[in-house]
Amino acid sequence: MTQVPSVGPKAGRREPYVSARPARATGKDRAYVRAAAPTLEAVAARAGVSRATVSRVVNGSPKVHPDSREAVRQAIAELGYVPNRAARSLVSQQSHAIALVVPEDITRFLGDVYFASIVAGITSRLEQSDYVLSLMVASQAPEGKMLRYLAGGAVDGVVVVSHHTSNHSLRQISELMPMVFGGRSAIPGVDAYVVDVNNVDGAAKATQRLIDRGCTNIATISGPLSMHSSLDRVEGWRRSLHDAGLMPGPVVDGDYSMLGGARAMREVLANYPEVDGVFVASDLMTSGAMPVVLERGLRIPEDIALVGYDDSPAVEACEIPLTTVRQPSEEMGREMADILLGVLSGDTDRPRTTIMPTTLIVRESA
Amino acid sequence: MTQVPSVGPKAGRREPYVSARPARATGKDRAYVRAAAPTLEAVAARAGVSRATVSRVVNGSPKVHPDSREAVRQAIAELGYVPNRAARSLVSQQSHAIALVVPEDITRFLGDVYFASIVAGITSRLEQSDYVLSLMVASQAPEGKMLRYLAGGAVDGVVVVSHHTSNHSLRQISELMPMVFGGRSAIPGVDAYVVDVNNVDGAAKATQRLIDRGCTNIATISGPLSMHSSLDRVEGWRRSLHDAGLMPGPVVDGDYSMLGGARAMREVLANYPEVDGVFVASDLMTSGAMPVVLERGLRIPEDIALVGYDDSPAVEACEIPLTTVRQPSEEMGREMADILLGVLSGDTDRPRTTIMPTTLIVRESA
DNA sequence: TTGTACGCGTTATCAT
DNA sequence: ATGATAACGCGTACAA
Repeated sequence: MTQVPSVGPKAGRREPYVSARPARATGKDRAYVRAAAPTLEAVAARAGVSRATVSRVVNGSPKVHPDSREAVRQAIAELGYVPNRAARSLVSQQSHAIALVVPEDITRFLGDVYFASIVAGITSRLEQSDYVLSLMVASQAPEGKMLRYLAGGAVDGVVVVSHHTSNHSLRQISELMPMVFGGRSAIPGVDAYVVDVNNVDGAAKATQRLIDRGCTNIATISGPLSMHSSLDRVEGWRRSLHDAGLMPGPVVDGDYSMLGGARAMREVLANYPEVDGVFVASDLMTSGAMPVVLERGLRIPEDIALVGYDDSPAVEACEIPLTTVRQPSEEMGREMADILLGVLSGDTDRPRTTIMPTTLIVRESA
Repeated sequence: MTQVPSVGPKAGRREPYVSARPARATGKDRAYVRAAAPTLEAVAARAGVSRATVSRVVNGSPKVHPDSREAVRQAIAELGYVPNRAARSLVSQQSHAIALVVPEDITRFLGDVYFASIVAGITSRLEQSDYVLSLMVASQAPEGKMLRYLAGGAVDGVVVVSHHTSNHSLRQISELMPMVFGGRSAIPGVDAYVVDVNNVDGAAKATQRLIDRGCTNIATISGPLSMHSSLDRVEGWRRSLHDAGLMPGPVVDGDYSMLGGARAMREVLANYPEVDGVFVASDLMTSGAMPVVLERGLRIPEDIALVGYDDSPAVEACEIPLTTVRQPSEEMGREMADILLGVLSGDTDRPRTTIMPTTLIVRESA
């Protein structure tokens, strides 16, 4: 679509618009004002055609004479013309921007490679479109700034990766524009697309690996049981065990942290000495749990086999190469963006929910 | 400034604008179209005043009769009116948005808590303004989409935290609008504000700590010497040593990674057995180096004292609580945003470069 | 204090 | 194929 030449360094002199320094503050305490950019009008004048024609070549309309087109192309290049976004949005009623809603605790969110990958996926998909991404932190006052911003027509759609945003504001947003959730399940009453990963299945695969290598006393170190993902992983673990006719070992909450993982492992060892396999619901927890096992003089995987989850950089912190479950986080992000873009371009029959598959990565710990 | 009521759930019926479902795709394969939002015009009609008056109360002009103001407030609330951003930008020539330029390797970037904190700081400052943040990945084609976007008037200013963006495009951007760098030094030829942390001083403090506790054979494990920050930290280390009249030990590149840290520590131990103190230029490297020391049966800090850098979550991975240097990353982000906002509001005499101080966090490893 | 009218830069609908 | 011309929604001199 829209094909406009790039703003090359030798964009040439901007005839009537030039100003010594391209931008400066006025004498008064007026706000900073940037140099006037060349407009359609200017290009038209230079090319000796009308604004309409320029608009046509900018938007790739087929019905324009090659000669005119060439003249316009020239003028655009010489002037370094770039369409004004605001004007375009105003008339087209589209901002060509989408918002990424993240939890208020943005540091923790961004610092987590899982989420970072999702964001990367989103941006990577967006890169090959002419949409841009705008960051919205679900602050204390979500009813306020964020809603006003979204309602102001600043974006055409929303992707939310936050787990914490209030259902209330989400519902309002979903009534305003298309919305897609990532890494969380649907919320009743909120009209949104959902892209999630199959936590149950991932956990089941991990547990099955333990079963396959002969473990019979299998425990799990879970995340906080208040989180959906934790629950699903416990569920998957339980399912594989059940299908194999095995008795489930203990479930210990490891808080999705390294220290928590270590603590949980100690607890497992203390209360369930016969343990010979553990499904640890995150690599980070595993990196804390593994040393505990090793310190006891137990061998991995011979005495106790360990399977992690995430295939995150935390695996590097493990002395024994970790068998783990990879989540397609970047693909998720890409899919989220793709869905939104699709809907925005009029594709009405996208599936409401997309479940992405996990992959078992076999290394040495199990 | 602009004070507009929030879009409450009971924003009331949008009289002439209502549509059953707030948004839907048209029959044709036209793009998704959202419901028409109430305009200034509508509010004016309902309040029985002119558009101009509504505009005045929306923008908090003092010269409007209390009665009118009240009537307008009413109407705005009832209609759930929110100013259209595009229209506003078009006339005011300001987008009230700023761009965050990040390196192409966005996963690595966002996954790093240091950068995540900076971003958090930026958003936190922006939250108390009416500016929004737009994410720009410095992709392979920086000359292309990004430049066009920025030149299109989509943002009023730019903050760049990337280390890799080409000087070329940066220069062009800096000619277009105000720009502030974070965590990197100024680039000749590029007109930008700089907010950086004093790496030299931080490293000097860390090393001084080692000196103060009696170490005399002090090595350093550095980051890649191609990076400015690495060089600065080595410089700080060297400076403290020099000031204390001590001979510098070896400098070993640990690649800013955990494995690299371990490898580097082994090298130090092998080639410099008399070592009794090491300044490790990142916590992550330290978390790799510490086990190496411990495995040798050496005590920390009695036999070898260790000081890290960053005060990152990686410190948790250290068995001995790590003495380290804290960087004010979130404050940096806030400062960056603050500077940009200041400049945009006409504040011409901000210092071109701001150096933020580091803090030594003393724990047990030194 | 309030309203009228014009302009911001584009797109799109008409004629031509 | 091309060119007037009318929106798009808002801010703001200027007039009243």
